[in-house]
Amino acid sequence: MKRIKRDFFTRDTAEVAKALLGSYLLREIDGELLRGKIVETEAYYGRKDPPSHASSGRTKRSKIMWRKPGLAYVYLVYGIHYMFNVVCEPEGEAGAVLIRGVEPREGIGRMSRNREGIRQEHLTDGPGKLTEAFGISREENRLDLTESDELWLEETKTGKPRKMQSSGRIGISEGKEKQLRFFLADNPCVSGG
DNA sequence: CTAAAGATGTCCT
DNA sequence: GGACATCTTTAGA
Repeated sequence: MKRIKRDFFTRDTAEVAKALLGSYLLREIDGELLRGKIVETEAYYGRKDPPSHASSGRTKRSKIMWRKPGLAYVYLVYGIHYMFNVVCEPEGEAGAVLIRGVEPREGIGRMSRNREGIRQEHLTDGPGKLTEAFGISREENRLDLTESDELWLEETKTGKPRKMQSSGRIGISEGKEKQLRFFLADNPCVSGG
């Protein structure tokens, strides 16, 4: 198990989205370690991808999508839920992978406390759920995941997971036909389960 | 300045 | 299957 370096994110966004399946999301809060296996992701591109925040060019919020690969992009939707993304593509190109589902592996007690009253099987099976469980909010926006000791990603030496499937992205109005959502088949921590 | 929509989740019927 | 919470960002007047 080792931290994922910047090179990993310096390539096509959908490739990163696929490669992240089976990798791990790590979080340290108050000396406690949280770990989750990534089981669902989505790719968002730049100018030519209508549902992407980068589709209308660099704005105050979206400009981070053109910055260094490996940075965290966290934003609020519906005034309630934080979405956690990783910036991809070489610097100057826009792209980000949304993490939509993880499987709790370590620090489950802490995740439960962060999501009071929620059953264990629904702790992290959705993009807004996992940010709450992992304590990710706007303070983590722009964090460098290749250097941070509070939030980072790790990969195993074993090969890619075999049971990957793809589909259209969820919760968007345009561009639904593009197959840019990736998930591990039959995993209970994929959203919508 | 104003307004509308949003990469969702939960609870209710 | 549907209502509704809640607030930031962005586009347009």
